[in-house]
Amino acid sequence: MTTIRDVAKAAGVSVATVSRVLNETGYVHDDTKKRVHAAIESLHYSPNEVARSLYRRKSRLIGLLLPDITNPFFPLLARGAEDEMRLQDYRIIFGNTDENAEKERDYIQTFQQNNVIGMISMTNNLSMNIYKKLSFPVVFLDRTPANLPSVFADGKEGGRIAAREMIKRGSRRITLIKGPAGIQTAKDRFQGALEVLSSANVNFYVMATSSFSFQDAERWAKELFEKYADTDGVIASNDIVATAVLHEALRTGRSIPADLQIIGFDDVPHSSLLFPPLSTIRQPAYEMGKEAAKLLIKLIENNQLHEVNIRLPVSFIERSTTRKVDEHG
Amino acid sequence: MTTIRDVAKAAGVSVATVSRVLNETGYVHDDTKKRVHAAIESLHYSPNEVARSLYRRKSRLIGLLLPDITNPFFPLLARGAEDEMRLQDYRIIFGNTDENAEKERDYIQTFQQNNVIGMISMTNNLSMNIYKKLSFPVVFLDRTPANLPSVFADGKEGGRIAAREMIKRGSRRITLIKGPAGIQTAKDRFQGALEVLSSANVNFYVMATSSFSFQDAERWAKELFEKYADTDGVIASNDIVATAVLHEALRTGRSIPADLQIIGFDDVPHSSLLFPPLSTIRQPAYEMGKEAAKLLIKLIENNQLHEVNIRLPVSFIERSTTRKVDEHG
DNA sequence: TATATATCTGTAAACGGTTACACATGGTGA
DNA sequence: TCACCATGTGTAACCGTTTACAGATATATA
Repeated sequence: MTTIRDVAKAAGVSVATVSRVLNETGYVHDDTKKRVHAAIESLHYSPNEVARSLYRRKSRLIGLLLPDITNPFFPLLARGAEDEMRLQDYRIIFGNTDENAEKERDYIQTFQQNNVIGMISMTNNLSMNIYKKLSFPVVFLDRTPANLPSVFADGKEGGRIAAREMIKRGSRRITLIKGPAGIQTAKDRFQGALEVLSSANVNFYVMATSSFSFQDAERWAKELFEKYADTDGVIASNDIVATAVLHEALRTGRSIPADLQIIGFDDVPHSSLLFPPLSTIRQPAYEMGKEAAKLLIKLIENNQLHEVNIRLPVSFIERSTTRKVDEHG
Repeated sequence: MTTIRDVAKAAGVSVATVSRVLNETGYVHDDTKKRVHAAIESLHYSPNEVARSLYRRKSRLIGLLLPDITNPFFPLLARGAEDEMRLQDYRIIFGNTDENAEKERDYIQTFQQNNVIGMISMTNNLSMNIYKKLSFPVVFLDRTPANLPSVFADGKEGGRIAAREMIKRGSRRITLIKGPAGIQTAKDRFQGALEVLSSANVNFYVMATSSFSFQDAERWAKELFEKYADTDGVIASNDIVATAVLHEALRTGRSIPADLQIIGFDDVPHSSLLFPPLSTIRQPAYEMGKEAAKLLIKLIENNQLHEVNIRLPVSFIERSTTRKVDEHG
């Protein structure tokens, strides 16, 4: 391993001078600078971030917490965050929490021990007390804890749009799938849809589910058609559940969208490749990840903890699990 | 921030003693041990990993390189690796390379600068020369560079199985989709299938593609049916392409599996939720990730660079894009 | 010419841990 | 009683950086 001392020796200067050219601080003669750069080149030197981090008490690492990278929505967010962080030369330590408080605490401790300079959390803020005494800024992504910096999509409006589109396109016995109780964004979607459904002239059922996972989605879908066999429109809590519902509907011989309309939530990558392609409420996940990263960087650089909450708009992506509006309007 | 010195003071001992109880090295009197533990408790002390890493020249971080976390196959691998690493108290720094040599180099440099203790790479070994002079062990995952530790699935056998199942189930004008040219695992699948197809009494077409992404998959699918409209069986290069093919087949009015059989590769989470559910060659992705982590840990702990190549078996997952065998056998 | 200021560089002390080494004590066997 | 060893603890050097401080020289200002 080549250190700053090797460079100093090769360039015939002290380590302080090398450090100065590295960081572009203080005065260094142009000729000296050139010699140092030459030495760096020829030795392929690059500074040890660990030593830097120790002295500065800040690394260039940021922590990223997410429930489960295996759920296709989160990689989109993570990728957005990562791409933006990379542009600013920050790197990411990540952890899957499975919405498990112990794992969450473990990772947060790791982040502290590694001098991370900030953190993006997509977890369900299980241990809010921990978050409060952190020595680095945190941005919540796809989550909306009160009074803390966050980036999220307008779930409530998404729910409203889904319900309106469903009604506009002729469904009259709508099933509204309510996602996991503990997740605020799921609640928002539900509330928004409920609001519209309640005040409209339609019948509707509410079905509660407790997870968003692939494993369980099939089960919810089966349960749905057992309980509400006559439903003619499903507003799913997310695209995974919607995918399962579409699957089960087709399996039981329903014609989509003639017999049954389906609207998902998220616009996960595979949605457009389903058949029929899934109509859904799109969250701009990649952009959300980028925004979270930008916000975090601002907080880091200003060193002041503004309360900033960025709400990004959702949009209805009309594909083919919903009917054309002129067929009924 | 509370340091080892604070603990030492609180416990009335020297930092060396605190360090000794922390690491369970050397002699420490039981009473002293208790006092130190009490001090640690009451101060909520946890050691700074950065300082440790600097002295030891080894962190507890491992680097993880993958092409794109947004592709649903990779999160499975990553999750397996992460879960195993977590058990051993290692943490992960990760980077998306997009199969781009510059990003790859950047991340590898970051890993070095942060004293990572090892690395798992799922990239297409673009810059093999870099990998050679690394100061930490590397395990390749889902990639098979010659003579380097790696964990991968038996792609060739997977290709053979896919072709055999296709033929056994009655397809006679088979289209074999060849994945990106630069990717060894894609080549293996192709070779395996080609081998069986060549020696069987069937017609087949080969269609070359240059990526595995969602964005492009639709295009490949359209191209396929334009060029080989009469094909009655598609062996796709992976599940994403298979999903697109299924979509396009359904869209163009084909009946699956009666008119056309489809076999994918990977067994990505959404495969079973497609309709009809996708028959595919399963790679044990999560287990592969775990195995890679285990292998890396072994390499780290033995400190000797065995050449170990772990090949995991693939399996045919019979779902509904293929016909039942007794219908034809 | 004297003094202030800008430029350039090096020495050494941090940062928060780990560990080599030294030293002290007490017990054991000869 | 002496030599030896196991036990217990502290001092200080070290890991690879950054930076406060000091010292040297050159240039500008009065």
